[in-house]
Amino acid sequence: MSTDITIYDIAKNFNVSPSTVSRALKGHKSISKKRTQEIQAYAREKGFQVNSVAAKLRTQKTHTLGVVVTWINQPFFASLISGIESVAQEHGFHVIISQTHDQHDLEVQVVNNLFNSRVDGIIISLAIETESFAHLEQFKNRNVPLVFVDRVPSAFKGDKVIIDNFQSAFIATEHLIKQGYKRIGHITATGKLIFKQRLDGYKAALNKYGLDIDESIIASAPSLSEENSLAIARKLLTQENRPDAIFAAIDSTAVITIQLAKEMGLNVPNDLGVVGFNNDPISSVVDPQLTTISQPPVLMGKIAAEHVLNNKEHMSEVITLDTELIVRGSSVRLTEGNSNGKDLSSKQFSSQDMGQ
Amino acid sequence: MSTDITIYDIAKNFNVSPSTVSRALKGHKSISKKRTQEIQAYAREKGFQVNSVAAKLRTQKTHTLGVVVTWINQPFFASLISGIESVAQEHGFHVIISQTHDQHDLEVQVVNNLFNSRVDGIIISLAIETESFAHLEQFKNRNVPLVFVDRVPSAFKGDKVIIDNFQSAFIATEHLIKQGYKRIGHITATGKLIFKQRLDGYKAALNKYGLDIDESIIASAPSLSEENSLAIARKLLTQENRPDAIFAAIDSTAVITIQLAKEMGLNVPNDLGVVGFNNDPISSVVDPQLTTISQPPVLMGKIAAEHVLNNKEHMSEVITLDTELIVRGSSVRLTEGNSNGKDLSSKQFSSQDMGQ
DNA sequence: TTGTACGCGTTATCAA
DNA sequence: TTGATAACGCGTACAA
Repeated sequence: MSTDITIYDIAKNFNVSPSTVSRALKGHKSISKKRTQEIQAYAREKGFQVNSVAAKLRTQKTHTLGVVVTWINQPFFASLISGIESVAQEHGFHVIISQTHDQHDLEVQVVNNLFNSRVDGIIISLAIETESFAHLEQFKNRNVPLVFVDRVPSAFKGDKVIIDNFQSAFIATEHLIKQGYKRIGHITATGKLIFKQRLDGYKAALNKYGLDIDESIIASAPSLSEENSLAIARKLLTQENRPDAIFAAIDSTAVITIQLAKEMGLNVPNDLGVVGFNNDPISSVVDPQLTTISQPPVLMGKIAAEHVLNNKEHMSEVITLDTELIVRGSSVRLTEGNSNGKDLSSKQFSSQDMGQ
Repeated sequence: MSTDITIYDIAKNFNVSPSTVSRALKGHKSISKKRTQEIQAYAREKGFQVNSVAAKLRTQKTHTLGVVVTWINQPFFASLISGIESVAQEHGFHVIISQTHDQHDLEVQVVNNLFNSRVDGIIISLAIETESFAHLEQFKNRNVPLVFVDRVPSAFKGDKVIIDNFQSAFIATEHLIKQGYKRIGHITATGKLIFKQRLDGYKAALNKYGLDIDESIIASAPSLSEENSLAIARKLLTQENRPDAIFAAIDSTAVITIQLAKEMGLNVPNDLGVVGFNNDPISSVVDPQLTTISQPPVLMGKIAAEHVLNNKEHMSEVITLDTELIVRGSSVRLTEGNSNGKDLSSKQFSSQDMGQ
């Protein structure tokens, strides 16, 4: 059915060889001006389009980037991908995206498929921590640039674009402490390194300021789904000696916590301070607005993409991007003259400023 | 550098021909059990992976879908893509995504690139309404399935997966009318068909119930960015004879309207009713929660993908998915005994139920 | 059950 | 400045 025109057809028309056409079409300087113009005009007229599959096979370059994330429809990943795609497009690269749905076996499968498709680079946020990296090692062997983003492996060497989760969580918790909260709980997810790091940062802040670490107000679930978050928040807020503040490892959980607290008749931030993590759109919509850690997902994507595209061989690099604490109403107790947390203009403290 | 193993290497090892290896690797029944097992075992051991670029050139099938949207990091599109990717993955297809940033020339460029890459299907949400469809027609000519989603062309024949924007807007507006709002304004964007349809639905509802169409409370901007939305909302709410309700063409604008109204000391929903469109995550986070039209982006993506993959030749089909009016606090005036709009359990009315 | 031979469409090398 | 030829790696009709 396909009546696609090829360089052979064009060659025939001009009684020249296909190689001449190929060269003329890409403006090779060895072809005469006249021929080049003729051929290009004819090609345009006939609607010629190169078959890039053939070119890919011949040149062994696909000009394609593979991106692997858990879920595309999470604000953080959507923005990450958007950043990647923008940069890729500028460089004439395609972006293939794959979701792992947080399942390791799916990750292995999609990664292998990307490998077979000969992507020229791959950017990945891991599904789950694992010890098996065979599916990733093949890229190293073939010298295909591989960059980890966000959820990176601790036991695998390679380029990484990350934020300092420990330090960010430390700053978030410290903020609550300085606001006068005494009994600060934490809600997090189990089994993933970034959450472990946030937990550690939280604990370190408590330690530094001489507050007890009370495991009864630290709660976690395998995933912070809406249901799990709500269940955990309810457990924490209804227990006997409830926390007076919550640091949640992701914004959606923090928002659910705020909503539950309000429903229970608690005033946020007076009865309960809340801090989240991510600076998702919902964080500036909830009432009171949510204090949170902002990380720059679009920028992370752009940097990761730049890094893949300008790959320096044989060196691995860890790029740590700054985060910022964005202080909003959910964590600043109301005093006289400060009638309303909503209008608090956001103050920002970056992890950089903290001299880490 | 690439020391990839090919079917030739394997063939040499067993002193058989490459075709035997090719067949054995895909379990072709004409190859003896013994050979097949030997070869597969050896291939696995040596880490053989087919070069799908070569296979693509040979078979003229890329098993790749192209997806073109304006911005990946908009909740609607992120979810749409997520749905597409899930279905594609099940069918062993890759998904290449491209953003147009709402620019027609970029759309033409990325679409042409996808064409050159010989995608086996394409799903697109148009950048802007245009009369030039040359970049899309080439797919038709080559018999590549093409499905429009969300923002579809009025003047181009082809498969479309859409919602009924007119009817949905009608229902949204009618809801406000039935809640007793008398002076209902509308905020929308210019130049895109879906927004035109929503505007028309809004007007039709006013007409049906004998309310005046007052252009002074209908406002629009080329794009509903945060700044534009805020400026428009402010203009509407501060003018002399301000509306007592706003139907906004997208949720983010509705949310900004609610926030502005609260800031101005207006009570939502008592002084101002607000209805949005999309059911983005923010709509159930804002206080009071936002009444809105829910469209199913993940489902739209899945259906579009299924449709591309099971393409019936030479027929074009328009699939209209149901939407639902999700009634929340922002549009239901408080009465005694209904102390708080937030706890209103969502009532849903689908566009299907309305017998359209 | 296996092998031969060719083609997919392009680009690169070498020679003219 | 141009042409002939090979090669990228695989899949498949046809033959054996």
